[in-house]
Amino acid sequence: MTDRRILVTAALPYANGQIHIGHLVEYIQTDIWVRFQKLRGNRTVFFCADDTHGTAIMIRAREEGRTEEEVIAEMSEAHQRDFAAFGIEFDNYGSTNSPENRELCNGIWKSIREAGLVKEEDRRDLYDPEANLFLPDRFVRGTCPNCHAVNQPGDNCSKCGSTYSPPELIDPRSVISGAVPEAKMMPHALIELERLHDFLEEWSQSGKHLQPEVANNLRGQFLGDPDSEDGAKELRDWDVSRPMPYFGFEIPDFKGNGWYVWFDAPIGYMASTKQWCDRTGENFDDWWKSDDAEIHHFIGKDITYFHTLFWPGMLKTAGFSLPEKVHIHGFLRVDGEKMSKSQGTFIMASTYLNHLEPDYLRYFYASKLGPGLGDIDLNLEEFVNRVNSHLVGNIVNLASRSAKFVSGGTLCEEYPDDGGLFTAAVAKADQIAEFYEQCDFASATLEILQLADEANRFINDRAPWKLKKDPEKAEEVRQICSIVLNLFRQLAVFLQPVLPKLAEQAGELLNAPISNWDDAKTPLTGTPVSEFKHMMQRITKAQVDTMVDESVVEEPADEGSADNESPWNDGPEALEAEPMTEECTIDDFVKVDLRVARVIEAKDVPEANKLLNLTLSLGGGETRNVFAGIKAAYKPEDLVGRLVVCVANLKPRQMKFGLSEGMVCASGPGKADVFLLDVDDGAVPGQRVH
RNA sequence: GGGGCCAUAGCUCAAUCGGUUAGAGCAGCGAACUCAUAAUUCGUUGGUUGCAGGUUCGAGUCCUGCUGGCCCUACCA
Repeated sequence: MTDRRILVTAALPYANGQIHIGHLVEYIQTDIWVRFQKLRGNRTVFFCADDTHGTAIMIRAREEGRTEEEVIAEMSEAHQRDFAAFGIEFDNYGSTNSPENRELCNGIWKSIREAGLVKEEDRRDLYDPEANLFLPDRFVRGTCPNCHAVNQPGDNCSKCGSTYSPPELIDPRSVISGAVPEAKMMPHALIELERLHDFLEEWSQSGKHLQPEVANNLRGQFLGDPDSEDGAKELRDWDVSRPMPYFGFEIPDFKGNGWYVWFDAPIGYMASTKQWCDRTGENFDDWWKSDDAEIHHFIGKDITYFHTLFWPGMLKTAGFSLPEKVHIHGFLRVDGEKMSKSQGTFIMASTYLNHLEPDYLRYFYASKLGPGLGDIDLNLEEFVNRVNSHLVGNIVNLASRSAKFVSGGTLCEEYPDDGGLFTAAVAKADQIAEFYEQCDFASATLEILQLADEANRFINDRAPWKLKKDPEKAEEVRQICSIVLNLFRQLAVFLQPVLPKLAEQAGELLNAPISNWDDAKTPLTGTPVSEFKHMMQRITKAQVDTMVDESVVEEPADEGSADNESPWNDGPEALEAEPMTEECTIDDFVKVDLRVARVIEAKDVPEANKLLNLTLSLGGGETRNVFAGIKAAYKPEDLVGRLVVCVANLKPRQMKFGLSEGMVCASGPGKADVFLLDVDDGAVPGQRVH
């Protein structure tokens, strides 16, 4: 053990949704860093919790007819199951809705009050009289006062881009109940952050706690240069209360109001620590009020302000330790674009697990993550290539091509001359460790891969498979394999933070568990070599494709309400929602074989939210099995017998519920607003549409 | 509207303080090898560093403007 003591947190996932592969960037990154610190012998603890408070949870609980507690308990279990499956090991996983958190919130709030940072003032809130709750702006929709686009969110118009406040909307409606929200002036408690200006400037600009891009952003945004023309900019008051009813802790000296979720969420880091302390007998203050313990937060760039302004301000005021470092990462993109439900790239952790090993993703993210906060791209083709060539072809292959020559025997009693390979890798250990320390996992894995290349070159040059034919050279074969297996083990140590399972397997193969970074510094000698078992399978593109197909969710359409306009004065909404595509030729058009078809069978797909399973007849016994997303709009029994238009030559697509061999033509935004194409009397199945 | 970050090979990314001929991996192409999970090794193709200027002996790197992307924020910035 060294004397470093490190407390690490990852951001608290919100209890309103499942973990997806975007979340996993952060948890995998953090877990790798934590495992690295543990492997180095640093005393490291890793805490997380579910973020449970707020209006969204309230609404969800009501919709489902359950209590908030039931909703968050179920979600917490699901989150922890996903994390565990990806090898993410927390020392404690708590909840912001815990007694520990309430007590800590009370204490910190008291300090902030006593420091004179709290002021109370009336602010405008929107009240939904039917649902009996206050609405955040995004829960109100109405007609844009500027361009009159219907069904726009409460804060800005997606059509014309203008901004406004919800009361300015024409015909504002609560998205919960449809009621007209009432604007009420309600008391709020605000923290006067500007009073902490000097402290925050010093802390954020010190160069020690934040990545330079983040510090620059804060400076430009808030802190400014007092000597410049603009002068220092003022930090705005932070509204930390919400009028009840609100799912959250009631503020003890401000009855009828709860803390805004972002007040109690980071305190959840502490509450989780507290639970761990109570369980293990550790002393809470040794971690949160000690100069000897480092606190590291890992977060996404979207929640920067909460962790770099509000949170340090709260900690400072309440007399707790400040973060040693806030590590901020970018978002995940898939194939260069935002994750998309309709493209199938919004992949849930649980869906991923149905098809692929967690370690593939751990490795891939590691190989892409640098110290900066740019977005990282999960290019699916690259994912397959990288895992197969780096991990299976290069690293695991080292064991695969050497172990069987010595299985059942032992490694050499003395480490043979390897031309300096092992020592050269030892010499790189510190550099690799530094990359890990700086969260530059991409550089770390690159270095490790180069070592694997050298080891592969070595075995190629020495060709033990040739020597094996000569019984007199058995000892030389054993020497070569002892070297290669030791080089492999070295790589397994270096990769242990990323691939803990591989390190375990390497330990089993050579009958010497890997438990410390320094295990890479001394060659193993004389230990028995177990029989070689495959450690990792290659990925096929088909596995990835199936995962994507299973992730496809049809986009929920905007619930655009019909206008009360004259029958011929058709609105522009439909065309705007789906702009015209580029011009095509007649040759392009004839590629699509549209046919009249009769629905001869229509079945509900019980497990699917939106799909009906149709059997279409093209006449003469020719049929197509089709899954159509029209469940909300049509009943199966109403469809049987009717004629539709279908794409008859569409490449069949494997869906979760079966093979879909075509498409039924329909218009409309989705859900109940789907309108099947009809044909006039006289048409018969099998006729082509020209 | 204000602010921040970014733009380098087909793709994903490097390039120290401004310093030689801008490097890797993957993909592609050619060969060797056959122990290994179609793995490995060697060779090789591929670049007007987004655009236009400027500073400098020298610019991917610094400055100005433009274009494009991402993020934050907004009658306050």
